[in-house]
Amino acid sequence: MSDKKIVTRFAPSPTGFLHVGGLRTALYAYLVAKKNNGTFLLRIEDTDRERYVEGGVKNILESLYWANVVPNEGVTLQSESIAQIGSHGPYIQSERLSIYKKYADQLIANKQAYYCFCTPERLAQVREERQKNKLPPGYDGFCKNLTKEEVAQKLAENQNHVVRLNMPDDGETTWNDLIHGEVSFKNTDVDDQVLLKSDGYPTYHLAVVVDDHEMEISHVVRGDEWISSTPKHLQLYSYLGWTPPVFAHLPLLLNTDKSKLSKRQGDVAVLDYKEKGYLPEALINFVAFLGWNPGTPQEIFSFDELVQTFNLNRVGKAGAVFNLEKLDWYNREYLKKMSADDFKNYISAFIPENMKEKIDNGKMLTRLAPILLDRISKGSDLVKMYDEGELTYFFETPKYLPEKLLWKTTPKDQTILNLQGIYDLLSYSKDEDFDVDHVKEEIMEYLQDKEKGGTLHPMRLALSGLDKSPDPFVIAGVLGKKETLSRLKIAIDALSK
RNA sequence: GGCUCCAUCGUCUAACGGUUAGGACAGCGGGUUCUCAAUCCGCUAAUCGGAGUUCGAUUCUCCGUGGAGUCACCA
Repeated sequence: MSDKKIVTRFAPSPTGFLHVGGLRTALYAYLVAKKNNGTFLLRIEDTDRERYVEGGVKNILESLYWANVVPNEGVTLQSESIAQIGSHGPYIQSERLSIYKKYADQLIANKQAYYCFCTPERLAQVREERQKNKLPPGYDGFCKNLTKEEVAQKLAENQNHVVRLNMPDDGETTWNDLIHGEVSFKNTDVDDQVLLKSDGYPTYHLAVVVDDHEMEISHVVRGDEWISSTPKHLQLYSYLGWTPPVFAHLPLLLNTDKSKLSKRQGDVAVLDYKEKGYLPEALINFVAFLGWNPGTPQEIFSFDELVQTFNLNRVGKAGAVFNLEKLDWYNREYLKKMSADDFKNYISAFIPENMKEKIDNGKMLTRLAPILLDRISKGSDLVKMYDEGELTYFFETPKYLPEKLLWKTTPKDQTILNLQGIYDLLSYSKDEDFDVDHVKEEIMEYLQDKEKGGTLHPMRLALSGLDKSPDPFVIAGVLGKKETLSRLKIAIDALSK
């Protein structure tokens, strides 16, 4: 890359929630900046007042901060509230209207842009006709030929108008895309885009060029959907006498049916994944690998490793399906790596209040953690698990019928013997918490012996009331000696009746 | 429809023009003297088609085909 300072930006529009595709774009831009000791800035493109969503900016910031993709210039979060830092501000486009106006005027003066007074009805008609005649769609340039006087008169009459880009009638626009290599468009195929809307707000096309230049952006990292408007942007750079930044158009994230990732095929909002229990590291790692790979077998990358390793030249050209199964795998991997304390913290947020009351918040949670981890990493929803009784046995002695205690292959008497033996072995243990591994060894030995039924199912049933549960020794560890023995006793008594 | 982009297992992808086309996820089968899970081992599975260049094409070129994006006073 050049010796110029690397500055990248993420420039979302606050029209809803930040989605995972946006997160990946932001991540790549962030990584390019960080890897080169550069700046990553966040700019808000809120020039569409109709689609503006209250709280949209906050959602974008929360999502980015959660994922650790934190801007060091532009719009940021300072102790929970939105702030702008840096010397190129303001970084919210609706606060920059006069700047866009200035450049629009300059373009008009140089005949590089022109006023257009066409009504929406006429525009629609033109579109339809061109479609019908199999001509390339787009504006027909009607107002380009208005005389100075006509324009002056219409302006004086206060007619509704926009400002359009005056694309050259010949030649072509070419650039060397960091991802795609050389991309080229014939200028005649490029529309005379509206630059300034009739409400005085700029369109994306004017604003993005002006801002990227004024904010000294060196690399524009954005989605492939912008490829076809890049010639317009390049033309503007040329008209305004500016050196364009380097462009990198990222392949799109896709739905399972290969269409552009959208709502409706599942959750796409970044914060949905937070709520579902995905770790930011897992989401980031997963999303980083959608379109990029290090060229080595390594799949698990910490955030720092990504910064070290990432390079746009290893980003592919084809779109990538957003495949949840792999995400789940990443999440499991990161869950497994978590320290006990971190996990306790993490899990705390997912435990329902009524469940929390029954937890002593100390030992209990620590012991419970591995089980919850196990279940969550299998994709279980904790609240649902609790509601469906899958976890209730940790908090209350299960209510079960004696016959449920019988494992199908084991006769009643043998089951009693089985449980009694386990009971005895456990009572010898002096340790209230149980040394699970140690006790387990003894019990397994006991069960292997004699005709005690060789199976662990009675213990599982006695402790959880379910024939499918976590490892009974783990449950015993969680319950503690007293409760474990009590449940075994209840089971033995019930069977002995 | 115009323009543009793209094309390796179901999915994410690797492969100086020379590999039995590799890995990961998922799936399937098996081992680990407890179910599920985890773990270990194994298996299934791909170069869109056709020409051309070349001693040799996944790789380069062209033509098809397929998919996607974009054609707004939305970004």
